[in-house]
Amino acid sequence: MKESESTREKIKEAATAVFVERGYDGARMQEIADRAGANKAMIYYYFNSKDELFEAIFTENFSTLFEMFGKLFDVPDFNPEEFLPRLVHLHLTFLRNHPHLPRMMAREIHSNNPIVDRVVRQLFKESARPFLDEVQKHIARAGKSGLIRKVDPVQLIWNLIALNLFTFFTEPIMSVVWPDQFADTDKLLAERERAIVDLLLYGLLPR
Amino acid sequence: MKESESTREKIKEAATAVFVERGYDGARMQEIADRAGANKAMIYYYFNSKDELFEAIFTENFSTLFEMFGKLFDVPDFNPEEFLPRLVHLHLTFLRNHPHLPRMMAREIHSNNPIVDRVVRQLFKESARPFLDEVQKHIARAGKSGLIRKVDPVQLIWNLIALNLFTFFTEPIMSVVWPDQFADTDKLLAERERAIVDLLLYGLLPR
DNA sequence: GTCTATAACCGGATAGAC
DNA sequence: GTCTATCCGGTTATAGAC
Repeated sequence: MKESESTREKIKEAATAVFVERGYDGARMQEIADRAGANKAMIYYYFNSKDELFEAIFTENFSTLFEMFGKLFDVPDFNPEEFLPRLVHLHLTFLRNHPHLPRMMAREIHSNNPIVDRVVRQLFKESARPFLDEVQKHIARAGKSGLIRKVDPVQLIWNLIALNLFTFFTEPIMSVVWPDQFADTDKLLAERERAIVDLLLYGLLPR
Repeated sequence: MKESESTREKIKEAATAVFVERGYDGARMQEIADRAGANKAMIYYYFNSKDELFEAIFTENFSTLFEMFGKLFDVPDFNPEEFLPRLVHLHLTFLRNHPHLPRMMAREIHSNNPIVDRVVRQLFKESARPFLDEVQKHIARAGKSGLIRKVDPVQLIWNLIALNLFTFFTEPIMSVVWPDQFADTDKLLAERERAIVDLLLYGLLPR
């Protein structure tokens, strides 16, 4: 019983790594088994097919992503000079600590894989829709009260996510273009954070 | 001779579509042949393997992307109030007219496919490095002369590309989150363009 | 729960006729 | 240049012993 749980976990860990590295189509059940220190039959014993294994992995990982968004935007106080730097910092830190998430997302998002489509829709409906509406209201109110300039809330949220996520999404290309920037990840993210917060605050606070 | 060129072209077109839809690993030579109205043997007659076919397609498509970047940033006049709106408009329009490029990029960029790595490195060295250095100097000069605030040129370029590219990169997720926004692409891109230019100009012009 | 062996199929690649 | 038939290795999945 103890041993079995451990095998199941090892398979999940190995599968996550392999799906991230090779994508759904490139992933090989044999490689997952090898990395888990098990054999293929065990994978089919715990999960029933490659599809079901992928769905389990994908759902689990994207749950964390959507939960994070909940925490990120869930702030009672909307004072922009405190909220925006905090949000950018939390988002970048989270992405840095879960580097496989943006990678997996980038790979599978355009794959037309029905599993991906279904999971994204469901997770979104369950855990993102309500608070996203809240955030939009917050931003709209902040605009009316003069805390920030009046901007389209949806566009602002897009800009926020775009600026934060982009570094991780395009790391392989950017690390070719500016290799020295990627030599020191700490420094890179610190500079990225500063630049993003700078642009946002300067671009949003009323003059 | 005439017919042969046409077959080659048809294969290339079909291959582009299939590689975009399914990714390198998911693409099937049979499907490419079918869509080209040819048979598998013809693909191997013109291209010698799946790898070489992919390299041809990938190189061709990414050449256009890198050429576009050259045009985008190649402006003698750096007056930000004219340059920035123009750049955002050209970039978004280009991406809109070549929707397969960001999709292919998102899919293959994290694949560790040596072909991708090689092509990106080469194209970058050939056509991007020189003018990117130029742009950085332009931005630095604009900062010193007071045309814009003093910002890190590399970070500004990242922000520019991030804001523009993100809409296309994450369309499948965003269209789930805000389906009404994606009902009318023209309107969506017009609003996106306005929001990006607004943030950039307000965030960059000196007070 | 774990493992070996193997079925059943698929996909890239080629031979060879026309 | 074009097409059919086929090879062959690899991949998902299962049967069945322990």
